[in-house]
Amino acid sequence: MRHRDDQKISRTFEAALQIIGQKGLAGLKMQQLAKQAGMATGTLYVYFKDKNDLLNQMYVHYVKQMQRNIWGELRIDAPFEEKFRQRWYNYLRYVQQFPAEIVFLEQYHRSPFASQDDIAQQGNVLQPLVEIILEGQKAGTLIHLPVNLVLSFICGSVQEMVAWSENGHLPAVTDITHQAWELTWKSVSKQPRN
Amino acid sequence: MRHRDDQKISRTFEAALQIIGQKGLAGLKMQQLAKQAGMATGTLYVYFKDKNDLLNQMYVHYVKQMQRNIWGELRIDAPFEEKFRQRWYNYLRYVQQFPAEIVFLEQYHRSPFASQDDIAQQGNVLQPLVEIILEGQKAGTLIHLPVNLVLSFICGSVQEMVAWSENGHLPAVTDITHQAWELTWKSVSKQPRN
Amino acid sequence: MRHRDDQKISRTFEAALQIIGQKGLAGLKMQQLAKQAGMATGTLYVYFKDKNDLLNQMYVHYVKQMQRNIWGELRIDAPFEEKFRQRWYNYLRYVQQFPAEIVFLEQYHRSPFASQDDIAQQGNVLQPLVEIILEGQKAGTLIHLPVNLVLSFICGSVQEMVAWSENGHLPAVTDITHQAWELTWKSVSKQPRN
Amino acid sequence: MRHRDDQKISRTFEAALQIIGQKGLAGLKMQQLAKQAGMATGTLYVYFKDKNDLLNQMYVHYVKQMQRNIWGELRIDAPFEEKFRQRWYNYLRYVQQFPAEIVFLEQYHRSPFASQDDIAQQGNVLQPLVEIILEGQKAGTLIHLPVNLVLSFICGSVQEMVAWSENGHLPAVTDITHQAWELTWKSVSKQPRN
DNA sequence: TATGAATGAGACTTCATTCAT
DNA sequence: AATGAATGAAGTCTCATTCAT
Repeated sequence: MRHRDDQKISRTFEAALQIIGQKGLAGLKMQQLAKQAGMATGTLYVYFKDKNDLLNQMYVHYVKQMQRNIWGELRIDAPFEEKFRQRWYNYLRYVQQFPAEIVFLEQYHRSPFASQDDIAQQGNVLQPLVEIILEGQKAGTLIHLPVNLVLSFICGSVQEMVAWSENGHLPAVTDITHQAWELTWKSVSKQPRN
Repeated sequence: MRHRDDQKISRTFEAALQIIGQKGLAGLKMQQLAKQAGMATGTLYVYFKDKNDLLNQMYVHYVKQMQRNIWGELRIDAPFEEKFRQRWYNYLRYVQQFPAEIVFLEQYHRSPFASQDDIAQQGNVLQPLVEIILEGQKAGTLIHLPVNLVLSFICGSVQEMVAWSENGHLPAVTDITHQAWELTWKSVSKQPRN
Repeated sequence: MRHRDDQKISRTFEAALQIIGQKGLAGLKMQQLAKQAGMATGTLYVYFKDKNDLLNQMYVHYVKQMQRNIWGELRIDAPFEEKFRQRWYNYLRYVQQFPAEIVFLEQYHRSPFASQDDIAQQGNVLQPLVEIILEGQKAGTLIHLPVNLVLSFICGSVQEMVAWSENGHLPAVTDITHQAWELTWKSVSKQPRN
Repeated sequence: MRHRDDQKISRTFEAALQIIGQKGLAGLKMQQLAKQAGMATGTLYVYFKDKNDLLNQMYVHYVKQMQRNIWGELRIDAPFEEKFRQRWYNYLRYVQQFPAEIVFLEQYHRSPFASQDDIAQQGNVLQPLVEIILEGQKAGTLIHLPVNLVLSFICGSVQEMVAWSENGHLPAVTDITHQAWELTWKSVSKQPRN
């Protein structure tokens, strides 16, 4: 099939995110999705084989987008903390700008739609962060703990902070970014117990 | 005559958790739920008005249970770090022992089933942690940042760590608890930047 | 099975009538019926094989009761109009006192519960009226038209009048009985067209 | 693209009537209805929100249709009896041609589906008959009794007669129409008691 | 016998998907 | 390709009936 109008796909993805952000995957209905995306139900099936396929493609799409966003540009000669902070910030900004994406990726994993293949692929989404952490450990700047432990620490705290900011239990993310980085850096940088 | 059997309710909740843990809220079907809970479909409707009511009651139930689990007993005369660690550990243990509960609470919020009242109630679930953090800040032992920031940091990191441990990206939780605490304490305790 | 408590049957019938009078046969549920009759659901099945049986017995019961009510006592030596009027009045009074019974008998006919036998039996409910009409025709007092035509005329008008009185489109039955009889007698008595 | 097909609505109504005429409202099942109307179950829900809505719309529809049928055309210069008879005959013909409609309207009133609004609306269905009766009374041709009493008399007798004709207790309606009119006219026209 | 919780067939309804236009 | 009405399998829920107490 030929897709004359490629933007229909992105419109679909965006509409789906919006719904999932509000009602969760359990609340995503093809009819409402089409309406929100400004097209007819049947049109969805021109671009996607079925709901499963739609969500699969969507998953791949957003995993890639997330990765692109986290990589960003780094000044090679900058001091390590600044480079690390940059990656961390990229991740933070992504989570903040695209909260629905995060909800989707999260809920997709535990859903009747996820295939094992998809989930496996997720591992390297955070590759940008993995690399910078390894670099810091090699340089003796970061604490020597399993990379994934450090990683989960960073990602978890960021996600939760953004979520709380969103639902009003914390101020706007931009207003606490500095403090959040303090916490993060204190935790993962190599420094003697006082 | 058969008596109204309160354990049917808990059996239902447990079965629901099991399914949600695997398939997400989107994968929870009343018929399968009944089967898993060892009763007839109709029986569910003896104890719950409808699916919505079931999930509402379930939410209230698990919010309460989570709180009970986090409080725990504290030795009053213990040094602060130990008391704090205890609460943190209670939380960690809960998240680890009951991953499905966490998934449920998470997914419930963004679902067609959640009522605004339910969500409001969630605020005080983490009261036990709030209190210990405030105590530490007052004593000058903990860093002076918004409580909820510290809190989101702690909860987020714990949740993510457990999740990664569960899906194989990290070793068993018990094997990294010590290291995780190091990270956490380093981040939130008052100590000069080195 | 032995029915220790025979009044349970009548209590059931009465409760059923009450419900049918309000919600129709389509609104009769065994559970609500039991509650209204002041007993447990299961008890109904001690006295009746199933819902069908209940309605069947109920039909027979009320057909008989109606007949009993219409017969009444007649003074043999009274003038014909008075005797006729007496029967008519008995019927009217029955329809008025027991409107739910009428609704039930009506709806029962067109329902998934009615058996052909039941319906056949209904023919002779109005036997008392048939007899008095025949007597009047033989005596030349009543107009010579098919008995059932006269009969349907009388029954239909009475039923409708009572129904209208009940739902407020007509005054109380007792206040218009005299006028109604005027109409009836004028229609069926032998008198030249003017 | 297929167009929304208004005749599907009428096909649904007709099928519903057919079923209700046989089995009563209590016997109307959505699946059988769809089958009888020659469409899929789901299609019903394209045109009607739910069973309740279907029956509500249906009620409004048939109340209107009945009224249309009774009005008919009247020769202005005809003698009163003929005009009156015409209206009466229109009503009779409607009741005879559409017995299921009558059953439906009747059963709908006492059903779990009826709304108070619907029922209120019914009052003016018989407006055509009301008008002609008032005219006759003003002209001194008809007996001076409450209009609704006369009306209930006429409607009740017609309905019952047709019902009996239908179930075999009376000959075909066309064969007794003349006699029925005799009875009716005798009852309501002004004439001295003999 | 009386109870009302438990059952599951079958009713109502939704919704992913197809199809005529 | 695009549309949205049509479809019917699958879901939610009801309710006549059974059954343990």
